[in-house]
Amino acid sequence: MTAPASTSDTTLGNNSHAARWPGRDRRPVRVRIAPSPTGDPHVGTAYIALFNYVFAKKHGGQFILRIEDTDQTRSTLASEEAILRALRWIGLQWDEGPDCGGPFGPYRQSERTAIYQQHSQALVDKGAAYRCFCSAERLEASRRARMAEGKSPGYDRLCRYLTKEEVSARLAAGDKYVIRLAMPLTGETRFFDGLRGDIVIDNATIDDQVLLKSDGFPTYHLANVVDDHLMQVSHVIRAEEWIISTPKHIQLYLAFGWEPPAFLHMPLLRNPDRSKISKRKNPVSLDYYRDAGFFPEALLNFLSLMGFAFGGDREKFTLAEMIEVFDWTKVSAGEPVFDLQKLTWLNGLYLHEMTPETLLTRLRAWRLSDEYLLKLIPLEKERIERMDQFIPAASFFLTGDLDYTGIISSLIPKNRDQLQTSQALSDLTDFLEEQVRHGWTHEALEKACRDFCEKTGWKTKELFMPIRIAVTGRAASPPLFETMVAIGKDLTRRRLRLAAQALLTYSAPVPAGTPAAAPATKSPPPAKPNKSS
RNA sequence: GGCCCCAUAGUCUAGCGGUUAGGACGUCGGCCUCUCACGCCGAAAACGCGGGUUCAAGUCCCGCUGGGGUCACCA
Repeated sequence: MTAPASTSDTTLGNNSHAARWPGRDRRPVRVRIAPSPTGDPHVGTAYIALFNYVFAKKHGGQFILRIEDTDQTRSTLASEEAILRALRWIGLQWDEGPDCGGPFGPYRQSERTAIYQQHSQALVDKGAAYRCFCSAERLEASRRARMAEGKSPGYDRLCRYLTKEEVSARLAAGDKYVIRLAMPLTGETRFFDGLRGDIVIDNATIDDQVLLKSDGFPTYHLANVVDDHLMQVSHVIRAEEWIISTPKHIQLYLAFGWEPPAFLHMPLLRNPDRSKISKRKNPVSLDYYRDAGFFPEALLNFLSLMGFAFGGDREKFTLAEMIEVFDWTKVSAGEPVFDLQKLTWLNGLYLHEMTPETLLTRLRAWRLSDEYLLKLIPLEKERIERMDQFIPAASFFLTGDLDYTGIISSLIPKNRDQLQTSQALSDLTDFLEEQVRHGWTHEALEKACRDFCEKTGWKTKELFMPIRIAVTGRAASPPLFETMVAIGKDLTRRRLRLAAQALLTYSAPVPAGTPAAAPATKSPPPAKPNKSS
């Protein structure tokens, strides 16, 4: 096949100020949120969905939900369901999606594979893409060699220059292949970002991206471009991490002969240390925020504050009010740190203005539902003798974060130090993230915790107590794994991480002569929600 | 490391050439009050550095520094 060696620059958009975005685009507004169902519903998904939603509603357009489940090894239906549930919880209802359909379905990419295969084939026929037969091993070796030469580690384009005969031979031999985009080798690709203006990237720095994997599934890049076009998406509003691959997408649109949409990249939400928000450093699951007692409207309001300024020093507002005043000049490209404390304050504002009846309704929809209490009663029933003991006994089931101040020393087993314990708790949380991603059941948890001990050399006897205290705040509790199930995945992990963190920053008060403080394990103070942190 | 993005207090932000640099979270102090909380009042706290342009720069330009992202048959 011949490689098209385009030397012309590719320019999209113009130099108009970001204020005019979408500017010249006269198409009806159609935007989408396109989560990948490979984990818990992510706060970043809600953040991007929010701005898409607001923009769509502002312009009377449609907001589409598309499931990007093209990674067969990681995508699950359970994750997809959790994401839909979480987006509904937070109050961003889509107009078209896998559950409600729409004129451009299906909205689940795994059901569109024929479309992608057909489109990638068309590109091959045109000479804009080519088959690559390189093995993973060869790719790896080539990458290493290029690194050693000081070049960028991309694909060396070996198969781009295969002759027709060679390709036919490999095909006839039944060799596995992927389809790659033949990027222009020279020139530059320029596009207009709605928040930053023109962005220019040298074509020579862009890899020949894989479009179709050897399993016949598309990569994000292909599926995303094909679907955005077929679903008539007018504006692509997504996270900043996609800026670098936008030129690949533009070249794809051009290869197909399509007009690209307008692009705008939102800043990434940050951990307190300013890295991209991640579960190790900040709770990221929307389910955590729900279980920890945050109101969806408060979380949404808070998320909008991450970059958006309402005007007039106003910080508390509804979605409808935001839509009313919204435009992109009020959105900044800065990199916002997600601050749980301020979210908590804002949530308090919402709570304080509720009538008692409303709050009661909310509480009943939360942890005071029959459904939830019925999970706790079997666990506590045999441990109490009078009804009045139930609520104190079950308090840690009804709270969000725990405060370990005062009980930290009880977390550390004999013959272990605080650092080791902290590390174990933190590693265990990572381990659970991997091993119990799906099916948060007591059997799975017990197995994972035992496996973890086996792997790390901790005895179950010494590790299970710190786990128990981290999860419940007490040394005495109902069976550990059933308790973890009732409390839920997100709150459990959060408490484990908080305890690990508390251990890390704990400086043991060893005042000589002072009698050792009574371990908090004897008469546990009722767990208090930890306002800070 | 290459490429790209970002840059006002610890944090979220207002500011779009002339301001005592405004608001909010958090922190500290006070008032209110039977306690706590809420509420109210007040305080400390910022334009990363260096060059330009201009009568005048937080605001425009360049460089540096710092932070981040990205370099997958993951999205």
